[in-house]
Amino acid sequence: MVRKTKEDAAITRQRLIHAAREVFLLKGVSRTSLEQIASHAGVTRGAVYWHFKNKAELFYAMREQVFLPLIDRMDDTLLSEQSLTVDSDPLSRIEKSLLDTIKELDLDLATRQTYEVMMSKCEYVDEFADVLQEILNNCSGIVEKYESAYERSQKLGIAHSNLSPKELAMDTHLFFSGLLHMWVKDADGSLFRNRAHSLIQTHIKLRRTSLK
Amino acid sequence: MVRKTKEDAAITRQRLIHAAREVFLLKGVSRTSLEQIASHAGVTRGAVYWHFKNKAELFYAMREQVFLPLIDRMDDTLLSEQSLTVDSDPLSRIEKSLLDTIKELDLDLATRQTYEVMMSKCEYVDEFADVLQEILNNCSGIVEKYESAYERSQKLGIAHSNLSPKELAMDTHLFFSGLLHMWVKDADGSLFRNRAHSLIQTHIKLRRTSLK
DNA sequence: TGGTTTACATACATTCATGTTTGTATATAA
DNA sequence: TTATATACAAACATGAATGTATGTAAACCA
Repeated sequence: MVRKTKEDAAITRQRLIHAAREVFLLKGVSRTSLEQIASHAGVTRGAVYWHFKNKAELFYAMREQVFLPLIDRMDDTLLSEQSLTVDSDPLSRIEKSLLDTIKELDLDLATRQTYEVMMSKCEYVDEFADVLQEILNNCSGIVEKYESAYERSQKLGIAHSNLSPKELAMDTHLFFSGLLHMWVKDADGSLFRNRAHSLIQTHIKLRRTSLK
Repeated sequence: MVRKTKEDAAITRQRLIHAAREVFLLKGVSRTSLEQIASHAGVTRGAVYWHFKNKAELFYAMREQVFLPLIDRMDDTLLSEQSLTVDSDPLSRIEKSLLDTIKELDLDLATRQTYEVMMSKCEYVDEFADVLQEILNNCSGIVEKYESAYERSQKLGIAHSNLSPKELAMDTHLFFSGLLHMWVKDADGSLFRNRAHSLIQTHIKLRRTSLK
């Protein structure tokens, strides 16, 4: 039996992405051969080359599967018109967006593995260099959203008004970016993973005029 | 002419590290062959294998040449007994330590390139995985120093006292860690590199009771 | 001043990943 | 029902990197 139905093929494709993620995590992207990925998915390299042009395209497929939904969710939390919870002041919105991302990492293995691959098992050169630009672009988008949230917070008087919203926004993004990097590096979780919740709350508290 | 004097050999070794750094930056660590490094340094692979066991050892040599002095300098700024400048309150100490690191990146090409290699042109698996643990260890050390500085700041009344020094310290470290990551990724410098100074100042201002 | 190391260069053997090409059974469309 | 496109497997050809082994001229030491 060789030829599969369309759904079977879609499953094979998904299994390849799944396998790629796991082997990437273990061996690093560049040391992972397409043969390893194929056999880990229970197929041969023929299947890989059928579904993807090469390793880079497989990598991008893996990345997008996690990052596109994630960015959407962040946007939702930060921008949605109707208030999501009782306390939906702008600062709480930012806090919730950060906490949600951490929660997603805690709950979803694929997301966690993808982050880890992206942050310490990949070299951003040649065909992979584009990712750096995408990261920067995404950065700008997120910072803008934080910024407008901080502006509103200052107008509402719940955040200190003597610092520029733009820089507050960048400070938040840099904090969170650093947290994610450490989150995946933190082997036993004692340093950062277990404290992530509290660290986010502290970060936001620092900005509140009430300071609590 | 084959055999060189001891000093010549030391020069060759240094040239190899220099060459490795540049090719790593361009091609990524794993895609860089020892042949490329050797020829870029004007020697053959024989020289590489004479001075280093393999690529990993060369990588670690490159890393240590930049990171050991850098850690020392940070410690000096944060801990030195005598006050370095007129305003050497603990918060200014932290600020200076961060600013100095950024200045070093601005001034020294080797440091800059090494950081960039370490943060986006290297896969931390197998022989390179040890670096992750070293990073975590170094992390703990730095955070402890920030922490005691924040403690002193709170006792002096120059920093808000309602947040734990430990978490303030971690917030600072995560901020700076994120900044360094973005610093190297920021292609044209418009997003983060040019603002680094101001971002650091803002980060510290947030902590001051005077808030300015 | 001769023997021994040193600091490499050169040659060799092996392994392994990649991309492409070809083969093939079957789903699917006409 | 048959022709064609699909979803792979299998075979092939190529290239490149690694580690080691060997060669060697000059520095260094006794």
